[in-house]
Amino acid sequence: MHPSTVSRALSPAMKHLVAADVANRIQAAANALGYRLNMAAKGLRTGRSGLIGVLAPDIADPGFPPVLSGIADHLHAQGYATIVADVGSEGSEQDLVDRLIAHGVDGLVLATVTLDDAIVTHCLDSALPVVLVNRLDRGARLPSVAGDDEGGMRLAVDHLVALGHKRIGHVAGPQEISTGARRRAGFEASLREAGLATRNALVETASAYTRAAGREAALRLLTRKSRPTAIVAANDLLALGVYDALATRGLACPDDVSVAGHNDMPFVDMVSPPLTTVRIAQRDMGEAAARLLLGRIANPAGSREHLMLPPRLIIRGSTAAPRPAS
Amino acid sequence: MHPSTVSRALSPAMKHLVAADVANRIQAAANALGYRLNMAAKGLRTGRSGLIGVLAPDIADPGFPPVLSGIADHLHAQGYATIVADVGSEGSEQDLVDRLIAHGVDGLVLATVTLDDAIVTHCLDSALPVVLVNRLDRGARLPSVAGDDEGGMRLAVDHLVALGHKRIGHVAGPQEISTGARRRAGFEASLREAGLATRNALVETASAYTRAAGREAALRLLTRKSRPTAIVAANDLLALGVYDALATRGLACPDDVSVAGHNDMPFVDMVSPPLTTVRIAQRDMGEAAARLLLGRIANPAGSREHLMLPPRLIIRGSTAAPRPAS
DNA sequence: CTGAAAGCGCTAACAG
DNA sequence: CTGTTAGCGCTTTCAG
Repeated sequence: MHPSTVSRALSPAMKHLVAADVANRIQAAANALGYRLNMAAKGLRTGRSGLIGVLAPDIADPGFPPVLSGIADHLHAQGYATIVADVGSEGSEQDLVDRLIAHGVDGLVLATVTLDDAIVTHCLDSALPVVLVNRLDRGARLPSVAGDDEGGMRLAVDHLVALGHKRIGHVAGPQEISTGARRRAGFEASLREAGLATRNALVETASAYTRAAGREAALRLLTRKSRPTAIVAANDLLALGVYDALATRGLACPDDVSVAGHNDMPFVDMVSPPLTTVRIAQRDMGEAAARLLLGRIANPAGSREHLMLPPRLIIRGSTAAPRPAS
Repeated sequence: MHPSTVSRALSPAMKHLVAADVANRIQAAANALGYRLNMAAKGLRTGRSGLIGVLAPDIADPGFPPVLSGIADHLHAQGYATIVADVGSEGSEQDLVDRLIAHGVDGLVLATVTLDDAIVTHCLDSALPVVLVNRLDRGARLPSVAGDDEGGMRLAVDHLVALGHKRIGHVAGPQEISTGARRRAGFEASLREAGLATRNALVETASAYTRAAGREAALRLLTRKSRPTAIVAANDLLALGVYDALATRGLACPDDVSVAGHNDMPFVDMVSPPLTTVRIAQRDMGEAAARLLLGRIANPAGSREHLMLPPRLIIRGSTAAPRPAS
């Protein structure tokens, strides 16, 4: 049998160029022999590898897997395979991207960028379709899917205000990351609107999105002369660190201090007390990012979209009215 | 410049065949132009893609990310990229493997196999280097890295026996998965050795490793005429389901019933009460699997190794001595 | 030590 | 509708 005919018969797009019975016989033979297209050879010829690269901040961070799952499932359904690269281990982000490009990826999902990340320019230069997920770059130069960070903080702050809290503190995330900066901005705007803004804002910044860093920042917050009656953390990991800080200070949650988190990551409903938090639909976020990327691949000149997913407040046991005596 | 010379200069293995100054000039030029090898073309020629496939049961399952992280980091350090495929979504496992093979993967890590999985034969037939991680196949036909499931259960049961428990129940995992079957076997052997085996064993099997299935199984266990004073679950997710079941029955942990889990997945130290569990070093497991796979790739005829990682008991607040009255 | 030539498996452009 | 031809970017004999 002749190679081109086989190629045509096996390609859905070119199948119409081949006699139906011949096509069927080829299909049958292919199945019988367990024949599989060599994607590398195909890619070499067509310039499309069927591979998508995903850069993750840390696969083991409990917030990321749902996003990855959303990305991978959607891409997989469209016939793509995903290469995941974890930035955690040493080696520059640039290098990772270059390695991915060397493997011929048709597009990239970046879940790692900082606000002024050099990688953005690098990607723009490479002319590769790229979308950002969860985190944004300052200039909005790349298409993105993220949660409404400011709106989410408003939800949390308004909830605490409604409970009667007047001294509300914030454990902010790293300010070089959009989620950290935007959630802090949202926190401050909400306080201002509630008429609760003060000269020395009750804000402490954590150096990383980790439980340990959250504990440190919360400890600083708790030594302020006017101690907050409620703390809203920039994410759930930080909020768990706040729990740790309260424990070491002998303070009870929510009796002494209410705590709210952000993300509704898995199992925060099982901690004690169950964490009040702002849910963002992480799986949907991943799926939307995949969809956006596929759109860019199909039409690289298309408009640069920025999707924002609506947050939702999940009230649990870690927030309550402040003590009357307080 | 001449392609072959460039190829030689850029390949560490062939560099010695080229004049040092020429090699350096080529390196410099390559860096300046931002030249990157096309892995697809290289793979086509050499038969090695630099890609490794990883089959995951469910990326979003909190137990898996640490394993994946261990695998990916180690492989990455050796110059490989990892394609992860999630079996969760529809589409047969065979199909996934075939797709991975179509992409030319140099090896496969399977974290999904059941005891009598057809995929094992399929992989054996394909002559592709494959290693199993966490779960084993019945015939031990593929090399593997897993925890010592029986030893882990012994640790948990002995701990409860030492506390004075006499009626110890088990929420078993799915019996078609090695972890489910072997942990159950370990549980029963340990009870027998402690002289606590009874006619109708206090064992209920969960249909899946989920919190909901754990709850159902625990509920069945709690309606037995002689209710257990302690329950050891086949994994932490199941143990959280046991917590749910106790809550719906109005029973307190550990006052009424002690609970032990397995795996020490992230944040089980934060639930209430903090879960006593058996820790398995999941990151190490992933790393060992990667190392084993690399060994198979280098020497496919090498001996079929089966690594077993030692478990460690982590005692927290969910286990205590039984009530004297009980 | 370096150049020339062939080919990995596939597809696309061009005949027939 | 099908066969022929060429070539994607690389490596690897084989000659010089």
